[in-house]
Amino acid sequence: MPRQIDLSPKKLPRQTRAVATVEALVEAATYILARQGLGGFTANKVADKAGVNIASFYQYFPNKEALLFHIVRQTWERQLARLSPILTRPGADHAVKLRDFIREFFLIEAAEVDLRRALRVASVDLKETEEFQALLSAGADLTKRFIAEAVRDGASGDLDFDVRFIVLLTTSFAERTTDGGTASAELIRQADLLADMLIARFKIA
Amino acid sequence: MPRQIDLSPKKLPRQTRAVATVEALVEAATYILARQGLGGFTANKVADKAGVNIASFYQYFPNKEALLFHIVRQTWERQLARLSPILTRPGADHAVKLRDFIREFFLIEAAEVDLRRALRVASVDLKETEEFQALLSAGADLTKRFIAEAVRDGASGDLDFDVRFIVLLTTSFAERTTDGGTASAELIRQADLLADMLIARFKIA
Amino acid sequence: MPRQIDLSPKKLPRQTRAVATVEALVEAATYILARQGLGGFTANKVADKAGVNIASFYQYFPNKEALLFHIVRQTWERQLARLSPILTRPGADHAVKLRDFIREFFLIEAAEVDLRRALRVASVDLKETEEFQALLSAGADLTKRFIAEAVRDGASGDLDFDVRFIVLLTTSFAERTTDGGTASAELIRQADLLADMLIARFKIA
Amino acid sequence: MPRQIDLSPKKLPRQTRAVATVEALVEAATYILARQGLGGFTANKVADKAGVNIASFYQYFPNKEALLFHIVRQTWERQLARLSPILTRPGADHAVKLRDFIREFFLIEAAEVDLRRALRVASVDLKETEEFQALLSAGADLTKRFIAEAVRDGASGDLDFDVRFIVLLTTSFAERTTDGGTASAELIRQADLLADMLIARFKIA
DNA sequence: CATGAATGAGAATTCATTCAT
DNA sequence: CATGAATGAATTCTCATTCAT
Repeated sequence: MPRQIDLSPKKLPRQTRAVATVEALVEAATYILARQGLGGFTANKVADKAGVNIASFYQYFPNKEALLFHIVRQTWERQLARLSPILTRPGADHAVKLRDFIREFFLIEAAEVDLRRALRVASVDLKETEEFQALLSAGADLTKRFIAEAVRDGASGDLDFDVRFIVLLTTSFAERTTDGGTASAELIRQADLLADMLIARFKIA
Repeated sequence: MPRQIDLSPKKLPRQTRAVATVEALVEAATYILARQGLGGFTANKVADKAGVNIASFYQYFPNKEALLFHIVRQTWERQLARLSPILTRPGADHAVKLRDFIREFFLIEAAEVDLRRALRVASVDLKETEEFQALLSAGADLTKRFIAEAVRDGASGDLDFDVRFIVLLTTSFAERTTDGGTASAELIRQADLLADMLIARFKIA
Repeated sequence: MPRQIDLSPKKLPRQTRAVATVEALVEAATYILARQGLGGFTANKVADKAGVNIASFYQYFPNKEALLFHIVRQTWERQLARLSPILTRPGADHAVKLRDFIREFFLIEAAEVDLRRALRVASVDLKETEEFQALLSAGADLTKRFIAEAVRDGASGDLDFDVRFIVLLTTSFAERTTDGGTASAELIRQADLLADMLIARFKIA
Repeated sequence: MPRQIDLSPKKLPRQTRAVATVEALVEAATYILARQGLGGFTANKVADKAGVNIASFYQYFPNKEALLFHIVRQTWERQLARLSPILTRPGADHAVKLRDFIREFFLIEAAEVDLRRALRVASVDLKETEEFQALLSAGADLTKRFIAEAVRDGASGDLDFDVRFIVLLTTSFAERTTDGGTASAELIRQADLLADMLIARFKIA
């Protein structure tokens, strides 16, 4: 079993031509991950689809996990960029913000279901790497602080437990419900119901 | 990618020897899935570990997916066997039954985390097959009826929606929280909190 | 760099067909080593030349080093089989035996020059493995005892040093002189001259 | 297999910058050959280590064998430079000169064992080329004349044979004994013993 | 001159599966 | 029935070398 995998890119593309190559690789990889899942994600297929030579693949990524990680990072950063405004929006209207957050979260997950499903499977292996941990921590902290803030007043005594519970409940539900191709109307309804329950339970104002 | 895969066992073992062979295969497969995940699950490795010839493998299973499905079915049936008593227990103490159900569900998931994680990943591909759908429907129906019963009185008007929501929320949370190796005390606490929230929200008595 | 390589055969051929396969592989490997040296020795080329599928190669050898080692062992054992009679022949005619030994040694080396040259290069990498050490030690011990016996009386005081010196001198010269395709008459003449020098210097009777 | 390889440098470095490039390549190559042997000697790795672009490599050497040969030549020339003084030193004290020569030879070999081992392996392929033959002949002639001179009086009749024998014996032993990392004290002892034997046998005064 | 970029060919190894006995 | 044997097709990754700028 591969324990320590090098996930850092090998060589940065300097010329425009090279940037295009790397982009083609990333795009092809994203496409394949979404259509065929992690099982169909092989270096050769990606290079083929991208229309570049397999050796070029290995000029920019030391192995296929590195490309995978590149996409995970990219996806995660885009997601964070969309959620950050809500998470950091000033104001004490925690209930509103929580509702907004959950909705947005659901919509993001729903937007690229297939890709995200594949990435989730991939993360099982990535989870052990330092790089992955580091990647998550930034966003995770932000989210936890956001929830902690909202919950503070009505917390059941063990704030940490509550925060963990809420984050887990929200994210796991979001992943699973989008997974089934739930219609967007239903999705919003679920998001709101979940928000309501949390607001009620934790007396979020 | 394999669209239509034959998941039905090829030949039923008639002699005791044959039964033993199949059992050895299933056990080896389970072991490998739990330790090495779906990635390590190859027909040859399974046969090797089971101590039977690879050709024997293909005597009882038309392909490796069939064995995978066999294990999924087995796991699912065992799970149902443990949950059924609760799901079908007579009585109108819905709140108690729901709490019991969620606890039990969490504990089942927690008991074989590694195996179940692998099976979940495997299910991504299986999901599209008729066999898999059929397999789920029996237990799913039972569960849905159980929830429907519990919720009936305090439902928000759209019973179906509520049931879907509750089932999804419970199962997704169970999967995710056990995934991290959460301690069993915390697990129970989470189960109870979730039950409380549902009971409160849906006025379950 | 490959540190720990598994040199043990993977599966023993049971049926005649399989024995033939393994033999074909060994023969092809020997052929390639002799003609193209270690550089041309690739698993694919060997399998190709042997007329067997590359996968069959890996049924019997876990990697190409294992096949290499198989040939090294085979060669070494054949060599030992030819030298043993001289090394263990009873009698106190040390001078005669030494002369015979050196001659025979030269002739063996000369017989398969190309193969042996390749194997010598290969041994550079093998040298670090336990298996290789073990393989050598048997024959090396025998030889050292033989030399020690011959030298005993006229030794210069440091028997160990003398033995090491003689073994090294004899074997290194044998390797190098055969390497150039020296004619067999010249070879014998060299062997005898070397023997004479040793006999004179170490007063071997 | 490459029969006819072009070993001549492609372009002579004219500018200082270019000289530095070539030097960096040679140094990197030497380093790699010594640490990783011929197996690790790849054009890309050498260029990388040298900090120059791979294309620059091919500006000065038509192929990697040419660089290899460049190093062989360099090493050989340095070696000759160290031995020449002894080989050409005037005087009839052949015994002393022979002893000095063998000692020096052993020490040279011992000084760069790893590199020389790699070069020896490389030479197997180079051996067939004219360039290599030409390279050797100069020094070989010198050495042969030196030995011939020393042996002249006590020769056994066939001077050529004796010279070939002595050269072969000395060089092969030197290569092999240094190969094992023999301590320098032992090395000198071996050199002296060898010299003694030759002096005695060939009545060198 | 030197660098960035690209690639055809091939190497090692694995996998799912079939067939003859 | 079960086993030994075999294999086509992938898969990961490397290497020597060329070309455009």
